[in-house]
Amino acid sequence: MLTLNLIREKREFIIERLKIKNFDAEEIVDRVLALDASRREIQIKTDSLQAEMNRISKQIGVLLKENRKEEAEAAREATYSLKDEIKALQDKAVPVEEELRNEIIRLPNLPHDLVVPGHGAEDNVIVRQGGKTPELTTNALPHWDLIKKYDIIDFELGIKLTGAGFPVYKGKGARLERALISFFLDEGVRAGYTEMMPPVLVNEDSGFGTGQLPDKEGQMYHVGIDNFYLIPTAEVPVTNIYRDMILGSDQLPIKNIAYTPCFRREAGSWGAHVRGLNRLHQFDKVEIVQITHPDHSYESLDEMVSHVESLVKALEVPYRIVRLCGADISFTSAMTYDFEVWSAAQKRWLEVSSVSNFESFQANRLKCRFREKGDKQSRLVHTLNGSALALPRIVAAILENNQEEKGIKMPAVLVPYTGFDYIS
RNA sequence: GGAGAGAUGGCAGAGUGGUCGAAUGCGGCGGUCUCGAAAACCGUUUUCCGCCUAUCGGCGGAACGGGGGUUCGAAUCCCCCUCUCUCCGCCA
Repeated sequence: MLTLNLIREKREFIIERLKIKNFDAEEIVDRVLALDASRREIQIKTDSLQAEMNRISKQIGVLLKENRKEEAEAAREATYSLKDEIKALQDKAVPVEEELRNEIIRLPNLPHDLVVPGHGAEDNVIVRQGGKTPELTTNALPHWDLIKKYDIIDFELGIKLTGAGFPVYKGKGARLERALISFFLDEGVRAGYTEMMPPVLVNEDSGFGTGQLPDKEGQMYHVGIDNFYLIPTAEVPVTNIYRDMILGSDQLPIKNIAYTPCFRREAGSWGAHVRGLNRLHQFDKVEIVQITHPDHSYESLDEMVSHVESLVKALEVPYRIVRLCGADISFTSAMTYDFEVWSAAQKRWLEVSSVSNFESFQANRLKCRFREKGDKQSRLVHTLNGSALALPRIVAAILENNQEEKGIKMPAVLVPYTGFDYIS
């Protein structure tokens, strides 16, 4: 969430900036400012009454100690009306504070300077493209046929066990999945990330910290009996590690990497393009997370983009990197790069990674700050994360792009992990 | 799941109704001493909000796991919740 200070000081700027996200902020911003003013007005009154109350209470203590009972009794009577006044003010403050908070969290993060306005995916900016598009024969199959042909991923079996969108990986399919996870983790550790294995269920506070709650509640699976949520991404637990913390500037940047299964209800998003591995309720993903000094977060973003690029290059899939326009960028993000890989049989670009800088937006919700050595004041950190990578679509691309007469050829870097060079 | 004990500052640990935001120790930071370091000594060291101030800062309010209550006054008493530990049971 945006900080109250920024809203107070930069009303016009915020309204202008959020237009890039096609968000009309004027009404909310003005309501925030009005609520903030009345909150302060109430506090000024309450604080002075409270100060008076504290003064009298202390005095009563002293009088009783000196055995001046009557004076103490007189003082006590004087507090009664004060007490009522304070109570009335406090009752007045509660809904104001609640509403203020509810309004602030409705404001999206401000997009970075480089983010262009737009209406949809067609306005995203392609910043780089790489890899060679394979020449497939005319009888090339989409991955949903290939997985049946080689019996490596079983959707029907998943339906039996759970439901649609929960596939069972079998044999070389399971091995390929495990190989990719290991490869991604190893590459991340080599790039200086610390491997983490977080819980895949989180509490409400964690859901709020990274911005999934309260709005995207319907997108997460909820375990009602314990009030836990299944994580939609490792971003949630791995970023929330730093909730309610004041870090030393010498600890920054923090770089963590985690593999977790991810769970998404994907309510209302099923359609023509979601066959096979294109969209699942449970999938595997390796996520990188950085907690950085605010002055260096864009260097970290670039570094993360390069890291993800090195992965798609190593896997020898055609890819492109797009910088999302205002319409496509998420509520919480200031700048996002999407990685898309070319899936040759579907003849489509598939998103396999999304790398974002949230600046201080999540940090403010998380209350994650840092202090420069010698400074009295703490400042909010910047948080970033990115997929490195999400598995299903990269698997789809590998299967489709690498299909040959004798089977599916594994990218060379994976062979030490899979133990085979063809799925046949 | 049952029974009991507990949750206090970065950590350890006192405090059971009144000048307690909190003793003491450790750690951290600054200084004295030293060529430098250690030791010793001195000082300093929670966070959030508001008001005043160009700034340094000053003043006020709140916070002792979370929420509610009793009281002129709550770390301290009462209720609910969460978590931790010990014992028993169960168990990958």
